[in-house]
Amino acid sequence: MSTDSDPGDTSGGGSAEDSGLPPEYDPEAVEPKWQDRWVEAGTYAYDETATTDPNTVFSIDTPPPTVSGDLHWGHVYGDTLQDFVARFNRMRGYETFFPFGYDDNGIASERLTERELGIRHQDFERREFQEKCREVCRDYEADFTEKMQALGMSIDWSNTYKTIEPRVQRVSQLSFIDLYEQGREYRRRAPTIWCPDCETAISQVEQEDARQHTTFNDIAFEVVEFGDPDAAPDDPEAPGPGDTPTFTISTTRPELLPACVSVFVHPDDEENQHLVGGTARVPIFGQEVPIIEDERVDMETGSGVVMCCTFGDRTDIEWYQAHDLPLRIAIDESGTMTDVADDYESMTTEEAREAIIGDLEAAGYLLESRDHEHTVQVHERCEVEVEYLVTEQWYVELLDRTEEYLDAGREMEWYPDKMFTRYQHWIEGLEWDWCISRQRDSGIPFPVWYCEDCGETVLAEKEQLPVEPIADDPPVDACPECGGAAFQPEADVFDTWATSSLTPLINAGWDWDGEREAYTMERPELYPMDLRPQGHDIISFWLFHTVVKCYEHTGEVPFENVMINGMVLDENREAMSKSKGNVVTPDEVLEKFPVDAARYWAAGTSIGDDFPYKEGDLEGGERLLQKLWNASRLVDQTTPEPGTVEAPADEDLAAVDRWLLAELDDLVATLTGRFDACEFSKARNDLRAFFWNSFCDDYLEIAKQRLSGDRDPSAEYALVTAHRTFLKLFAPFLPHVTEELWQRLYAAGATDAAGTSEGLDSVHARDWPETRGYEADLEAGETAMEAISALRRYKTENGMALNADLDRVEVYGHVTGFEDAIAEAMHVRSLETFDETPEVTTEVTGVDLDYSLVGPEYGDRVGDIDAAIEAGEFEVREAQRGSDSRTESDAVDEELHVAGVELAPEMFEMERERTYSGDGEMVETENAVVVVG
RNA sequence: GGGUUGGUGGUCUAGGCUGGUUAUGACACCUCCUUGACAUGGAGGAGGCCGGCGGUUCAAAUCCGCCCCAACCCA
Repeated sequence: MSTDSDPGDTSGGGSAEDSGLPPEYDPEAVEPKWQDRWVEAGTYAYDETATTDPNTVFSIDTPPPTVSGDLHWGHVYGDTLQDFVARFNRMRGYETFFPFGYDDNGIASERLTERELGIRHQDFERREFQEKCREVCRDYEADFTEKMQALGMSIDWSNTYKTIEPRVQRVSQLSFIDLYEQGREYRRRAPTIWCPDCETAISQVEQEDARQHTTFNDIAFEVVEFGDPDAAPDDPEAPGPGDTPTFTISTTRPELLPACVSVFVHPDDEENQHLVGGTARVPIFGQEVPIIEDERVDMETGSGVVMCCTFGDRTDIEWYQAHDLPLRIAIDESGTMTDVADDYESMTTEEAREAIIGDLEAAGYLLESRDHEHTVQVHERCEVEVEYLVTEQWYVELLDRTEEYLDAGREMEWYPDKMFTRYQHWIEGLEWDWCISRQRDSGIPFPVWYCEDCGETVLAEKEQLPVEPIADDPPVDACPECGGAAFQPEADVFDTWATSSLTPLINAGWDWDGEREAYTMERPELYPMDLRPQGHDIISFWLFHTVVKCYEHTGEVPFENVMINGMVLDENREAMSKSKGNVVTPDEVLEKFPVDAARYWAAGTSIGDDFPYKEGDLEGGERLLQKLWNASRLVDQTTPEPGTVEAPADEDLAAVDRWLLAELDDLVATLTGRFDACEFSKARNDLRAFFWNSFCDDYLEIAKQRLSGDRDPSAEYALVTAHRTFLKLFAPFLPHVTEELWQRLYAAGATDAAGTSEGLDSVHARDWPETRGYEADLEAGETAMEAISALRRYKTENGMALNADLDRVEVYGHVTGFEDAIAEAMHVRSLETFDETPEVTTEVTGVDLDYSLVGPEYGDRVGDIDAAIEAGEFEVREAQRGSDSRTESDAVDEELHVAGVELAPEMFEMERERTYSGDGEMVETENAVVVVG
């Protein structure tokens, strides 16, 4: 780590003999140049030899983006926020670990490959298809890398990983074995959420709602037997084809009739109570099913009588389990009708639906068909409606430990705080254990074989991992249970999140040490990770699953801090989506704006809030870059070589310089706190305001006058010191322009760059500024700045040029030490200052009450007091001491008699209008009176 | 249907936990000004009954209740 204290200690600027900075900042040339240099020089590389102390390391675990298409602006925004944190902590002296991963082992990447190549995975050998996935992903990953680098992310490109690579496969299979050995996993045949298009089980989180048009069909079911024959209507309706009494079932899915196993009536449904306990016959298919009561029936929909099929929806599953119903599977894994569907076998569900409706109508069972719009569950990857199938799947047990996982969430610091509730509600609403098996081709295989004789599960040896059971042999010759010699490999692969929930362990190098028979970490100082940054959309599954897995493997909560970013909306505040066509791509943005301007925009919002993409904000960023550049030019032009600038003795430091450095101390302290709390927006605005308004508008205007003639060591020192500090403070937000300026003005030459990375003395590898402990009369400084701006206003209002001379100015107020500064900056020939207020006549125009004191004291009489003041019915009496001069400072000795009460001096202030009776014109400011003339 | 978060000038936003009468800043807008870093600049100005209704209080953007709107999560 380089040291960096006063400007005097560097050995000369990089622009030694140059004729100064060009007038225009050229981001198009500058930004790519530094992006390349940073990567070449390894400026952001994690140095694992530097420390093994977790307290001096700052580790970030970013969720690797899913390789499912192009990066969009939302990713980039979240990544930019992470980069602020990384850069800040790196400068602060922490050895910072900021890796990058590509999540390419899942169904999303498979679908991408199928789309991209126009193929179907079913048409290929598994290895062959996997190879195609790798190829397609490689291109996209190269593009991800390029984009991330083009955005100036301070990622350590020597620490990247892909979730499909062998090292990660080993970690993932190890995780499976560890959880299995801990008894946290089980394999069970149970109803599963199934995508018939992708032909795989999916988890609760992978489905989403979709509105769908369909028809609602009223179908007549014949009653075979009433539950309570006495209660049956005397003249039962028989709208069906025969004379048999019927009731009506409304359904959107008549193709499920062959899978119908029962009919349900709500216990409160008096109209249909006589059916309960009886049986009914399913039209066309003829099976007799029981009529049962259950309060899960929605009485509002259709006739109130509902059929239960195995399975049409979640409720069907609950009924199947609660009432121990038989299983009739009419739809198979690919969405094709099974032999249970008789004549409709081999049809798709769509075809069967049409055919069955036609046949119902022909047979007289279809009473009515009407248009209907409803919400269905679809698979988020392909938008195909999900089915519920009974299949054999692997699960991670969650439901028995929800309390512990909640506590784990409470142990982490959440930025913002409120995001914890999302985590909490997700856990509280969990209903299923986590299904981790997927019936896909590209993914990490289960390291499992089953004995063909007894079904015993045989796991791979940990040393053996990663394995591919389809190709590799099991670790035993004979089944340990029954001695059987034949084994069936598990053909399923892991759910993507079974692996991507391991990123903290992947990054820390978690592994199994066969000799010591223990789990180890190659880089234990990284774990638990200091920060997990991510979007709020993935709290419920990605973050949660990561906490679960890491907690179960290590007994520790994997993250100390979680920083949640919001979503980027379009300029009308709508979520960006491909279907709306309002997606902004990183390329579009970077074509128009410098990266630093985009980063400035990204810094401009509260963490966790969604916010719109507005080009105006990026333009503001662009202006700031040029302002920073211009100010730097002035500093460069007015000061000698930075290496020759020496710190003056303390007593030689001019008041205005001391003031600047003291204010800068405050700014450094404030900004450090802002960054610590992830308050980027406030940090950005504080920094910009001080730089622009105080430094440029006030201080620079003063300094350039002082430096226009003779040298002024105090001003030179303050200027260079402040400028260097600004470059560092801006560095996390604006890495390119600050690096360019740093290199041109301050960086040590490549040859003598002791302690810097690969010869690049980057501003980003320098120390974050510390407060220097300057003490100054801040009040006098503030008053002086007010006086200056009052004079500026005076000149503007009187049509004078700002550099026009003023003959004589009097300042009444405390500006001690700043007299010359004011005079030089405003071109005043003769300036006099007075601590007193000037000779003026004053007129009381009102009373300003301090309600926080008056309120509690006088309660409901405040209204009367206000009214009396408004009406002018009040009197100010001098309390003890009299005085001839009516000046403001005497107000403390007055008391206000109003509405029958006497207000103490601290409770009010008189509003007075002053009229200056002397020569010249008076300009008032908050703390001073300035007289020109 | 349930829950969560939010609603502040034309736009974005600070303030809200800890109530105090003058609600912050930026962008856009209007007027004026080429000062030797910068017109991507400088000086000044206009613009808000803080989503609505009620309540608590001497006092509400702030606390409480109900309602409306939006986004998200769960049914």
